[in-house]
Amino acid sequence: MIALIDANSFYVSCERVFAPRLEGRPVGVLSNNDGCIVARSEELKALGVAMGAPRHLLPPAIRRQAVLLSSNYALYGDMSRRVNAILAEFSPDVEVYSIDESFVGFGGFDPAAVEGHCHRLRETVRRDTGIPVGVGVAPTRVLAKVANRAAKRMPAYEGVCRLDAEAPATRALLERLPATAVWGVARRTGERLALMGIHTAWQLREADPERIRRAFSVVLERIVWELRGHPAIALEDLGEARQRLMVSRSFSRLTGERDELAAALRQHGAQAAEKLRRQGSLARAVLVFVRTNPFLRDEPQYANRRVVPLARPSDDSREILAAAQRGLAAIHREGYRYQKCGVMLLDLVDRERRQLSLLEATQGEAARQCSDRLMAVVDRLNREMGRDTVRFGLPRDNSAWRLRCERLTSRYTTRWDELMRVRIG
DNA sequence: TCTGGGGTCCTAGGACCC
DNA sequence: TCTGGGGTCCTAGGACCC
Repeated sequence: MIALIDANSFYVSCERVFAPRLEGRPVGVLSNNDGCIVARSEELKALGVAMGAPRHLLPPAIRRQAVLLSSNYALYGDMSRRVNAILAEFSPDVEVYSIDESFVGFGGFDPAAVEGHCHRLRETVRRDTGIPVGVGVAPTRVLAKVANRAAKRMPAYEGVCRLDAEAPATRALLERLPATAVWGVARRTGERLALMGIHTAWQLREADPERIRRAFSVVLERIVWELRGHPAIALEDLGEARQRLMVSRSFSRLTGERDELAAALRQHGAQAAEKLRRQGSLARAVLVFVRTNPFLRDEPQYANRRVVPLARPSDDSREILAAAQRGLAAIHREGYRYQKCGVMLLDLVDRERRQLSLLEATQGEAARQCSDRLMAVVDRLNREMGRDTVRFGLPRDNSAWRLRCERLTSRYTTRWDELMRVRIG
């Protein structure tokens, strides 16, 4: 059996742990630059506010009633680690799927005891972190997702729902569930399924897997098997290295200045390189992209990207930033007001398994060791003394890449100096 | 004035090779 | 007038997830 543990309105729940007066009120958390709603309390959902709704398009009445907060990723990331540390006490097999969701394997556990175990897990998370979670237990991940949804929506389950593949209760649930509520089936696929007469999760489960694969893909075929209780989606290794890595941001205001794009790309590139070193990989290529704001129909539009190969697989910020600047030079055009840019590191390879070219083996080794030591020092200083203690190139005041975050709460769990600060009123 | 930032996997189609 | 067949690799783009 596998359990999916999913926090309820995770970002909002984190905020409420440290501001209990937000309980019972409509609360939303905004994306970077305070742009869109990315987390909603039940009260905010009840007001009809959609996920991803742009803040500036919300009706004034809702903006008056609701508490809308800037996103505080330092806080959410730390709370997420705390939740996962508790999960690890309940099973050796924890796979972190996202900041607010983890799969927990109960292979080898007494099946009859799993539900009780999950209730204790849920209560412990709530008691020790303050975060409410729902638990869905089933033989496959797709069914665990279904179970989790039921656990959250149907009070009778008290937060823990177990679904066995062949149980009548499972069938009843799947017959009432729209196909598009199944994990991995979204609008496009749902529209095509409807043309085949498949509207519910149960109908999808009963469809011929062969036919589904031909009409769609192996991805959807696996979902059919999973709905039937046959595992078809594997548990990935915990902490497996990413295959690509991106850092990008919208500007807090549009900018046409090449220097501002260059400064933003230095910032993003340096952060991407740091992530790369943290996961122990090397990149073989750097992709740079820029674009204008596609929502502004009256503005001239431009979007472009460029892949710049690196001379050798590298995790050296200087080489990555140099490549990013070459990419920018190739795609920057005058006469546009840019809204966003970013750096993606591609073709990542494991640092320990790097292949040395003959040239590197003879000439480059000393330089490489020097680079490794320098980067290690940069990372340590930034880790211990705070981000941006060491950075590449001069910062600018009032840079467009600086985020707007006007309703930011304190980093309660990671900064002593912010613990007692009260900022939201 | 203001519309996020990451990721994954799969498929189709072109380039290239023999 | 005539112009194979099959394989691999790579990239772009679609669709989906949180």
